[in-house]
Amino acid sequence: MSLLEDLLEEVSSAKTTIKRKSALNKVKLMMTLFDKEMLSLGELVQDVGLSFPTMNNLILDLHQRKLLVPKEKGESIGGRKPVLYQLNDGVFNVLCVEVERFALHLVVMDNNNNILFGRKSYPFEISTNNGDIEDLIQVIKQYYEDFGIDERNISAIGLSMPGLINYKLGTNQTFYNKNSFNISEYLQKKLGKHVAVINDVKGAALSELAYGAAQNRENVLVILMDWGIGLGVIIDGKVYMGNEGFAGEMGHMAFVEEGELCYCGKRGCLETIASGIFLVNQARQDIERGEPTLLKNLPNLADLQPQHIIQVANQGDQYAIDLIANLGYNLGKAISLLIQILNPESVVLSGKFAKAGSLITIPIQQSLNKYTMNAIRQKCEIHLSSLDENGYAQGLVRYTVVDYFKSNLDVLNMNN
Amino acid sequence: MSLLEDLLEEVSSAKTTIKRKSALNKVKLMMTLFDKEMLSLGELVQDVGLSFPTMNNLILDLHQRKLLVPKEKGESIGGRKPVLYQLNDGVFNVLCVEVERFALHLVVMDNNNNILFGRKSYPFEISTNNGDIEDLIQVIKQYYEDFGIDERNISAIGLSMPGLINYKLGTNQTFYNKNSFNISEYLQKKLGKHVAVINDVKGAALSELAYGAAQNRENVLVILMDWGIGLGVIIDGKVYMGNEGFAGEMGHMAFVEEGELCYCGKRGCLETIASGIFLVNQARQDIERGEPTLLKNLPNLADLQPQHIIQVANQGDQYAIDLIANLGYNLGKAISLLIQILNPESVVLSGKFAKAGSLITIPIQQSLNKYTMNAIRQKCEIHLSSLDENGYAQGLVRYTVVDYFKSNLDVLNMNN
DNA sequence: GGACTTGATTAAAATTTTTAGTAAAGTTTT
DNA sequence: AAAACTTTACTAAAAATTTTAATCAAGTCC
Repeated sequence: MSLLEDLLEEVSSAKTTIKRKSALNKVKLMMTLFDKEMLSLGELVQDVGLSFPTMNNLILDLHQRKLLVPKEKGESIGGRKPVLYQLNDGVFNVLCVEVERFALHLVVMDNNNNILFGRKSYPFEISTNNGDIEDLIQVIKQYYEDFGIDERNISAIGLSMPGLINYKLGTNQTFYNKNSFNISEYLQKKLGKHVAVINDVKGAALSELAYGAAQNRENVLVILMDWGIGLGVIIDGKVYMGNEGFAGEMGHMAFVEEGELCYCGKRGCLETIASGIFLVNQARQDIERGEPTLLKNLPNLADLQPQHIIQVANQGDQYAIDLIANLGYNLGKAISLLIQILNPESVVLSGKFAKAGSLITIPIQQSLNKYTMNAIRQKCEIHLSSLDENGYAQGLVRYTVVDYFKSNLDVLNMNN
Repeated sequence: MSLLEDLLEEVSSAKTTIKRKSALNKVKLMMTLFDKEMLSLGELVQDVGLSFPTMNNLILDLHQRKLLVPKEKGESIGGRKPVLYQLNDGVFNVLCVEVERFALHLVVMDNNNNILFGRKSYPFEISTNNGDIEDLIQVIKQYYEDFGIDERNISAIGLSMPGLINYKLGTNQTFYNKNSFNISEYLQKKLGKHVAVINDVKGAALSELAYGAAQNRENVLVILMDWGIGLGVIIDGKVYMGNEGFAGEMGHMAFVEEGELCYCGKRGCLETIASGIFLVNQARQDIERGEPTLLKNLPNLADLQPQHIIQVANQGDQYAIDLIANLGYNLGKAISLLIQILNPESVVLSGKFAKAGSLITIPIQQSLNKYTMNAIRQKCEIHLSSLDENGYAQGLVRYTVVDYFKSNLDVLNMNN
């Protein structure tokens, strides 16, 4: 049993409500500390809502149990520097499982974003026709074996995947949708750990919010430009899920009247004219027609991927630059609609195409200038994401820990 | 000095922090009671976060001061019926000022939505070229005089108006925008009352949330279909303002490529092909071309208004029905984009065109079926607003009271 | 270096929350 | 219709926490 589980046990086994309240306050302290990463005694008093003496005692107790540690000293504001407390390393270890179109990436991180077991990718295909979830379990077991991981050291599992994920039901209505199959419940049973499932784009938005370009902002649009186009909506400093968890399905906005057929069944979705898929298809056709471009030198045209286009564009390839500019222009038009509706303070561009830098941002900006009202656009800043792959895993850790606390406190009935 | 002001005075004049805390808790109690309208002692204990004995004492005190009253008994759930408390009538009286395109409507209501002085409309024009705010003040003074109102009985003023209202700066960037003129501050100085300013559409959304079709819902889109097209976004049970207060400018979404010039300066805005303005213009042209329609019988074609079109459509006029259907279809296309992005649980259709009933809802539904993903639309209900003009004023009262408390507690520094 | 801040810690006083018990006012069962 | 059970209302003593105050420690700023 982990240190944290001890604490939760203390809540449920408390004999008087007073002991229970004290134990709950310790949990609350831990949650606050995880949320804000590092706080002084005074800040904890404010955030948790207890007095100095009481908070002092709680901290003393949790320090003795090695759940938290005094880490460093904060900035002085004219007097003695405050001691900043932090959760101890390894209090909560998350196995991050990131499902991509053609791969699975795994890594184990603790609550302080220390990497305990390195990132490793496995080939994996998530099929639209209700693929077998057992494949996923097999890869996880393989990963445990590859790194010699003792399962008891894992506190919970965070799973990020594409698709329409109903966060209330735990289902993925795009993949694994047989009989409204509850993914997290099933994996929880099979792997014996709490499993938090989140849509990949919302995970990315969370990462930007916690560690990236959306830090300390309230209302932000995070655009994920990859094979598809995704949107994470941040409102009031939180990732907005929508009623069922389907918010942000920007790629399937109706965009072209009587346009191309999309794989979703509708016609003229944004993704049919602005996405990695579209660009790759377009490039293949154009190359076959003899378009002069560095992309021709690729050994295998069937293997053409968005990053290749970005790469040659960054080398100055005019064709690729035009291709990306066109993507930016159309994407910008769609983003205009979003800005007009949501009046965000900032738009963060992330995903593989963010690597194209100004080659993509300038066409987007141009579109925004044309298609949004002056007053609404004026103060809206456009930022490029600066997160690496670990940054995204950190967002997943964040979601998993919060989800774990939440599901436990629901059971413990926090409101007393 | 009003009863409520006495209470706020008690907070700021408290000598020890402990007296201050107690006074603040009384304010908190009043706010909670206003917010939830009617609560039992037990519910208040839960919502405000105090113990039974303490809450009992606070209630006793406020009851003696006539700030609250035991109103009726609640439903029994197997035992003694709880006494429900409510704010007393007349504790807070709001002068509601609703600015429309060509009229000003005024009414005075108290915190319990009792009408103290009847609704009266005055001719008024709000010009885009920085009209004179003194006109507004004159109308208010006229209203006071018409009803013989003693200003001391008015606690605050709620002003709802169209335009891009920056709720942080108190400016209206569409009207009265000379030197970033702070409307609420100016009126406050001139009229000696706290003035809360809100955009008309957001006010309507608030009304739907508190008293209308959006009641007890979390994520709702309120579409106001009138001369223009407005959108109120409700997220997590709150009206979402956007970073500056400009969220919901749906009428100026770029909708038609290279379309008609809109008065906002852009081309092809939604309002250029789907709005009351467009319908009236279209009808005028068609009638002149000899289109057979009941609208011909109108005495003065220059006076044609949306309600006339709705009226004859409800009488069975085929031309008007087609006109409205076309509006619904295009509007539905725009709403599709919103649903796809925000995954709301419900869409509320309000404004004058809501009176067209199924003549407008069915075309909208048809559009939604065509342009949204199945999974996202499936559980999204479409409702017609059922609020009357007083319903909208009630929403304004709500906003004003909350704004009043908030601005006072900011001053009093609630967080202690 | 000295005056002035702010932070940490401790102890007594004030206040609130728990806890417990009783009465009142309902509902449901027998 | 009476008995048994629930929930609300209210009161009072015990337990715990928050205020308040005081002291020392550790910085900043002039």
